[in-house]
Amino acid sequence: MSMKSKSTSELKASIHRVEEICKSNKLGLTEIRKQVFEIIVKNNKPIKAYEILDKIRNINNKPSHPPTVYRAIDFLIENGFVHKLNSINSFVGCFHPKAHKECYFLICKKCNIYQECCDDSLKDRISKTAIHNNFVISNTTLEIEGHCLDCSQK
Amino acid sequence: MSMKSKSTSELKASIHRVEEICKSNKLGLTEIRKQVFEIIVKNNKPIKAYEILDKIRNINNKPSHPPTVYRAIDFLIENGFVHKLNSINSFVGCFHPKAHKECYFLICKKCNIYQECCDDSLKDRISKTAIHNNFVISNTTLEIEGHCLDCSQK
DNA sequence: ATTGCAATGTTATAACATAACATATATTAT
DNA sequence: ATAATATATGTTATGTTATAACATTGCAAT
Repeated sequence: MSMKSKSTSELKASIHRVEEICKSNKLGLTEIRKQVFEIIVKNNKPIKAYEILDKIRNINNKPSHPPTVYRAIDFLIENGFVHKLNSINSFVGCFHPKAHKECYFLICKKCNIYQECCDDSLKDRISKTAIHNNFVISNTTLEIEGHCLDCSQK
Repeated sequence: MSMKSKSTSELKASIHRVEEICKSNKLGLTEIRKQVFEIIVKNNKPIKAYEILDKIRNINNKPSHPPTVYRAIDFLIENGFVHKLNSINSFVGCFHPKAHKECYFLICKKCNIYQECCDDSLKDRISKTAIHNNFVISNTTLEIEGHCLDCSQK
């Protein structure tokens, strides 16, 4: 599988799914939160908080400040709609929220496109490793950096 | 296995090992680099760059600046003597440098002690996941946060 | 001795993130 | 409908993490 950016319809579906989840769970998907989510998912690549801030400023044509963005991000992460990539201080949308709270990633260093890789065998293996060490997992960061098929062929 | 801090002899051995590796590989283990390495390994817990900086200032009793510490850290990471935990912006010593360049971690949120967990089956599983996605790995961040045996029993 | 190079010193600032408090908006209970 | 409450946002300031850029030092090779 090569790493492709999401189609317009996938994006729409993703946004719609988040709206539905918020509606049915009575989560306040406010204008800003929605804007931030759309900016993140439409970006295809991991995006940084201050890049989001710039876009928010352009959209709304008024001053905005870091806390506004970070709060929206917090909300989106808490509810599993967005993930943070710690290795590059960037944020990505989640395309199957609620399916899992943990998410593993492949991140291409060249084209910057990312992809989730949360297969169960990997999850199991990590879980076994934790058990073997008498360790109770609360959250896992797995970020695999390298080159995707397209970029490693160039 | 519970997460214990390293004994004095383990620390000495670790420092000695690094010295030997540098000697045989003609790597310049300068005074500062050595100081930073010792601070990191002796700390038992992940340590932050500015905490290292404070300690360096105390040791040498003269002004030091962030680049001094970050450069030393870069050297130590490049040569596999130290790892960065991206999820908590902290640094830890590696107790088997050169055995592998990648390192996976269990990090206890309560006592902050960390432990490497680089078993081969986990390595294999990650490798397979990458292959399955036609992805060439250059480096992997795996940080499992949670509670160690001791802390989860308290 | 001079050149070249690796490491360190120094100043400044970039990049990332949150504390604290004020204000506004939505929700709920009366 | 209104007051009380909770939730969200605005705003200022600052804390935290990390690097750019350039000067200086020390040492090795010619």
